[in-house]
Amino acid sequence: MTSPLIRKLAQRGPLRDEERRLLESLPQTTREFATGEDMVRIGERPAFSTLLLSGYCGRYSTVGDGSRQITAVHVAGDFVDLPSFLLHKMDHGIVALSRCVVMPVAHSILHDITERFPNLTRLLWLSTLIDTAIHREWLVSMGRRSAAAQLAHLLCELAVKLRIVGLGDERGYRLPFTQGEVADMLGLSAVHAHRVIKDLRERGLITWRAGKLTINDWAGLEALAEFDPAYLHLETEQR
Amino acid sequence: MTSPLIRKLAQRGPLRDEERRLLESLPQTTREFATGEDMVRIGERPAFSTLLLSGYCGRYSTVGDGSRQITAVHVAGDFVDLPSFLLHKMDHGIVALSRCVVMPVAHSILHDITERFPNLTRLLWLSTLIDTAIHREWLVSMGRRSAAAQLAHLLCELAVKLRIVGLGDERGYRLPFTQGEVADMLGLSAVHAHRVIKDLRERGLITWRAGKLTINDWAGLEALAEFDPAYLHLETEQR
DNA sequence: CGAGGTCTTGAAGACGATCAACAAACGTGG
DNA sequence: CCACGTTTGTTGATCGTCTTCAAGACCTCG
Repeated sequence: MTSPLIRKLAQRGPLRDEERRLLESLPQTTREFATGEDMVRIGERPAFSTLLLSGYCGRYSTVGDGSRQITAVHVAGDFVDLPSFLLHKMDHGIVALSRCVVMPVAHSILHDITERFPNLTRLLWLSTLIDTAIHREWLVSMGRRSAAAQLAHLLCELAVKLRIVGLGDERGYRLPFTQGEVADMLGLSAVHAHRVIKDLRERGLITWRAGKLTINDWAGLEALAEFDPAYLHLETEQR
Repeated sequence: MTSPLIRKLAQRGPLRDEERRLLESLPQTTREFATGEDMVRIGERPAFSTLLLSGYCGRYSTVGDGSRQITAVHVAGDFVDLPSFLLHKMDHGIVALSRCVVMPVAHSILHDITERFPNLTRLLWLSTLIDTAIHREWLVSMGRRSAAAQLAHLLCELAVKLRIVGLGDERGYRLPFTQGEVADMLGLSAVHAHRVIKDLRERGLITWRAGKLTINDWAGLEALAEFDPAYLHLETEQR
């Protein structure tokens, strides 16, 4: 099968055959993580970045009073801790939000790519810039949108991200999170997260049971969120 | 003078002479922006990225009800819209928060750097990754810290960023923002931002008048913010 | 000196946190 | 397959934080 990574990169800009071959020749060793397990811990200096092959994981930080903020959610195809290649020391943790299968890619390989494949380097750089754009959008959501709009925005974002890798669309997708985890993504208490989810349900926008999200009214959800996917930079362009 | 950019990059990793010369040979044309002026507008496709030589500017997005969220503050030496080199189309705006002097760097030059100078490319990539880490920290502040701690954290962060370029330190620095702008950074109303600032004043942590911030109790400010500068990745390392 | 922006303060109300209790779902071992 | 314990979901009540509205003081800059 074509790896989700190649699929994602090629979506953003032309990949040369040589680069495609290189990506395909990466050591195919994989590792699994159980739900709730830490994939990378704060303070670590991993020697490899991990490509998420399946499952969901999240970046998070904890503050003094013990509460947790999830700052990003990653889906299959995401190069989860590509930043650690240059940042070296983890300033946050990464937790598996479902069972995850990952493929470690040695930093030495990434270094080699930057030395020899400028085009591929730009595409990898680009993918980290899109993650940054997502962070900005989360900041806007937290600072200036209502909690309901914030949740709606997150659900729209995941729909688009999952569509790229063929794991969902505007009608729904697998969403195996607890309400407490959603609360940590939105910066709310678990109780209030529940009330916000209930609100979206009662508005007839979504159904969410047994880890499966159904979007009953995509247009309504998008309108509530004021969702504009421009920040995900989906167009294929020369880079 | 050594440009603030060279100073900043060299702080993060060794710069080769060749790379240093290239940076010094950049066209030295500058442009000025008045306080409040838009430096880049949403939807634009700039042909160059702008290096901020002096002043403060901020990234921002506006939502439907007209309110604004500032998602980042940049200081002298920051390569403000380096991301536009790869993202092409601006998904947010950049506003001058004081008088700003900038130096435009053509995207073609950046492209050329990625083709010929892998080491410099990694350092530039790194600088965008640090911006991402700052975004994550802002998310933690918004989601899980009290408003007072959030403001304290921002002030600590600016102190460290300004120290790197020699424009301030733990004792204070120039802070020419209005309370409304601070509110837009913190995701608060202007009225509440005022009350939070007043709170820090009354705790004896800061003095802030006439665009000049004095930090009266750095340890106290740091403690309130639970500030740990690890996320700014200040160590010089091989990349 | 005047005008517009910014700062400051009070009062009322919305939003979200916390505490508490119970129900439902899930997982595990018997 | 059932029993039981644990985690997750659900709801109500109360409290604190932050927003909004409003008004007046203070600046600053033409």
